[in-house]
Amino acid sequence: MSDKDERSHLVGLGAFIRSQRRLAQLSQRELAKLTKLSDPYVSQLERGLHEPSVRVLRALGSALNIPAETLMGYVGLTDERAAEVDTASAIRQDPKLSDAQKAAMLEIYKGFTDEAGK
Amino acid sequence: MSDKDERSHLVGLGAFIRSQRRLAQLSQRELAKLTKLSDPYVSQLERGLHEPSVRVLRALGSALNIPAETLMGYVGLTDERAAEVDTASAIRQDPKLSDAQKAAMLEIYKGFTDEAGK
DNA sequence: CGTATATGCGTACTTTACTACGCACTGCGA
DNA sequence: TCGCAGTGCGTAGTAAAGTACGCATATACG
Repeated sequence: MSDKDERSHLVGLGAFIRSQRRLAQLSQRELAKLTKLSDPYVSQLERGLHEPSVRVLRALGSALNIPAETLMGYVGLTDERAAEVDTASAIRQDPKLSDAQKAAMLEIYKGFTDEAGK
Repeated sequence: MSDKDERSHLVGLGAFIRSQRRLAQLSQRELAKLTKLSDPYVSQLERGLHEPSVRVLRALGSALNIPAETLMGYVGLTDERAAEVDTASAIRQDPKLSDAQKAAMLEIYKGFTDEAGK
């Protein structure tokens, strides 16, 4: 609740950005170029040293294909955690996959989440 | 398309804030006190002279009881093309998967779609 | 009339977001 | 071994967000 600890969610956002960037196989410089930001600033963001502006959030979201609601959640604009994009339904609706492929991926996904779940 | 015209949506946001403030029967100074901002800054915002930070948007939203989605719309965080839910993004953002698991599923997905791509 | 209070805004100043430049480290090929 | 290209980051500076202080007008009340 303290004003100073409000910065704690910045490190959460930073960690999230870093993981998304790595999953997209991008270096900080590449992401910086995509978003038209400087690379040290990307570094600073990932370590939670700054609260990015809306303009920066937009650029990051579109470069990394992160839906707006997810960003809003991390940045605390949405009151509570909202809409998570469900992986399973995304797979089921994917037109680029055959039914057999969908089944295979769903099987793997189930294995991952069941084991970790509890 | 120009970078300069991006400021045009700021006046839209400003006009919206002003109308909401008046509907709530508040002066700029009163709203400033509620949001812990300075009153000239509220004035500047209403005239679209600045792009407010996320922190300011949160304060305004809660003081004027404006839902997050509405703010997001005015601020342009919601992208027009956001509806597209692709599988890869869903996997990357799935909180139930570890980064290693995400990488594994993305690898498989890539294999499926690449081969089909002809 | 005088003055008291409330409103919105101009503007110089401070604080913070963001950039330019460069350093240290890690592979990798000659 | 030697570059040398690519990575992440420290840091001094610039640009933009946000504040303190005060001016101008308006309404109201004695």
